[in-house]
Amino acid sequence: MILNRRFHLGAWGYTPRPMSADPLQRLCAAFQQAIMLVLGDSFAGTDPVIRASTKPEHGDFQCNVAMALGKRLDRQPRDLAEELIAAVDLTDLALTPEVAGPGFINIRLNPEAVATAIMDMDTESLGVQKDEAPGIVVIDMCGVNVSKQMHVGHLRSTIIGDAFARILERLGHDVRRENHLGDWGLPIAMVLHLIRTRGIDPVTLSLTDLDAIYRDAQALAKADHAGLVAARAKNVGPHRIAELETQNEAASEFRAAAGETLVVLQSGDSDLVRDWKTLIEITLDAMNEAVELLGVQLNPEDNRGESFYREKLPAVLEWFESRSLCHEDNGAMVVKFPDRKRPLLIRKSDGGFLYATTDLAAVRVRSQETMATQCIYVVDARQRDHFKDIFDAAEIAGWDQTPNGRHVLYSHTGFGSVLGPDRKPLKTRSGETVTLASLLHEAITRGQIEVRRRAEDSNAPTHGLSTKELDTIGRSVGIGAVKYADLANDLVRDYVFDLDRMVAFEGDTGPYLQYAHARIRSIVRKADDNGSGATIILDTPEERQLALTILRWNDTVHATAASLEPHRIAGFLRDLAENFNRFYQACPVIKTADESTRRSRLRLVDITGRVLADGLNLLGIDAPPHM
RNA sequence: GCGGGUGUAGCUCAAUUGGAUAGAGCAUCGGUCUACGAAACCGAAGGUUGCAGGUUCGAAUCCUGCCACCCGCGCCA
Repeated sequence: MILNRRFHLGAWGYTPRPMSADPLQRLCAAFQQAIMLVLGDSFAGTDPVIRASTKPEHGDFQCNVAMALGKRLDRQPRDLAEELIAAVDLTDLALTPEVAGPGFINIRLNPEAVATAIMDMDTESLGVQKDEAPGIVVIDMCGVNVSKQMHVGHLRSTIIGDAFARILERLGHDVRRENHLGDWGLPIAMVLHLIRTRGIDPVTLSLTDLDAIYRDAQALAKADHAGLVAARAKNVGPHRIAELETQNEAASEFRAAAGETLVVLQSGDSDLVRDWKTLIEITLDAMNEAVELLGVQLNPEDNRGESFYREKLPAVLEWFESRSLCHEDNGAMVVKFPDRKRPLLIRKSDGGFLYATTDLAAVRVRSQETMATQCIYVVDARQRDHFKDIFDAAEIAGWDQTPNGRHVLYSHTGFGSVLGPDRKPLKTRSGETVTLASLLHEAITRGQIEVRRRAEDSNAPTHGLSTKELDTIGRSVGIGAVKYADLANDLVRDYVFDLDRMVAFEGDTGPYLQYAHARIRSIVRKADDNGSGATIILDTPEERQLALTILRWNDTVHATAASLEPHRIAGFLRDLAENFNRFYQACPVIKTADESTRRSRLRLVDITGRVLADGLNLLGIDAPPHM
């Protein structure tokens, strides 16, 4: 199951489609044509390796294909580059390219071509093309467990999943968000059992109470086998051993009783089912609060818990068993893989099912009934091995294809852990739980304080707004800061949870982007003109650089969707805001006397603002018009 | 022990997936507003990309071997 981390530009040249405005695509097509002219048709489909230049003095784009081809054909790369330049048709698009270094082809676009490309993408879609073969995408996100408090780990799964959903929807896919709720199994039964024995009415409980009961239940069920063995070996004395034996006995009794509760629940006992549903409601109420604060699009119908798959488990086993895809091993049923020792258990020796069985049932429903062509699991990185096993087992079972024959792409975007200041995973135990809701409230409060403070300045554009308006902005700023801090770096990495840095408002932050956007809206508002229909003229380096950055938007969205790395969009937006700020510093807009320059800049500014807002929206971050 | 991940400036992170002189932000120092919004901009300083080899025109990126930290590894979810 190889994740397609690369966005293949090469495919574009051969699909007949309307000529794209995107200079990158036009360059790719032109150089592919040139490669065929110089080297023959057998080189059709060669990726011309066109990249945006890292340094402006090298031009706008570079083509790096000559070095690779030179090596393959045992030819001088520079000679090959010269031949490609002679063959390539860049009429109306670029100046004659130049060869540099070992065989780089440096390309500088015509100023008119850049301006035209910008004007062409001035549409509702902002130049972002839909995927050619859209499909149904299931995103497994959030992953709340019933009776457990949401903590910062859920923040990641929720906002990363939400970003994927927004991005893939933008490209035309039918996205189904799924909150794979942990609402079944022994842990839940233990909580129910403990509530019963303590004589508590679940309706009276808050999630905080429930979370405490959950931890109590976990502790009660935990038998210290290792401790007992060690104690016996060391001969620590009869009292200690007896104590441990009692503890172990109590633990197994507790588990047994919880197991019975599970059986009763499973049989549909109305009282128990009512209590179970109450626990789910309490959990979901708290979750909805956090989801609402985050502005994440996750609706009640997106909750599909493990209990949903529960009666589908025997059929999963049956599928594997009847096709001899699993074997019995020490009484358990396991799926084996040719390339590794570790098997996947899908049935316990006592006949019970496991976590993996539920995941396989979900895979089956998603691929065979929902007909998803892509399933994304936004679950933390510790479950890498688990999902590798699940995906490989799915392939063995034949669930890597939908019933109508489309390939199903499974990917696990295992994100890193959120660590505490001690660099240890920030976990919910040890009493000092940082709940997600408290973190979000804190972020919002800080955002609101900051916005109010700045509004006191009589020169501030927010001066005079009502407290209510200011607080709405403050909320967007606080939440935007938290989301950006998370989404702006590569998600495989662990990160240290630092609220001060997360809700910083200066430098490389969410509010930096929001601020650039607010400035843009302010310009357009003051001019009372968005430059609509104006001819764009790119005379200054700042205007040109800003325009070239804007043109990367389509490619950035597609590359992000293909790699499932939201930080690419974050990085693009930072570049865009930076280039806008430089432009803003150097190029007056409203104050410009020349009417055509003024309107050209207004249009450029307006497009910049819309791309910025579009990108922020794909990351789930608000773009307030004032702040 | 086996498998996986990470290692880049004092700190937090990038690097368009093998491209040109490794870039940002914090923090430090120094400049820009009687304001198209200073939540900004410009500049200075800061690097043996964990270590050692190898592959080639070219390596933070690929290969080999070490080191450090983290995670996972049959009947929990």
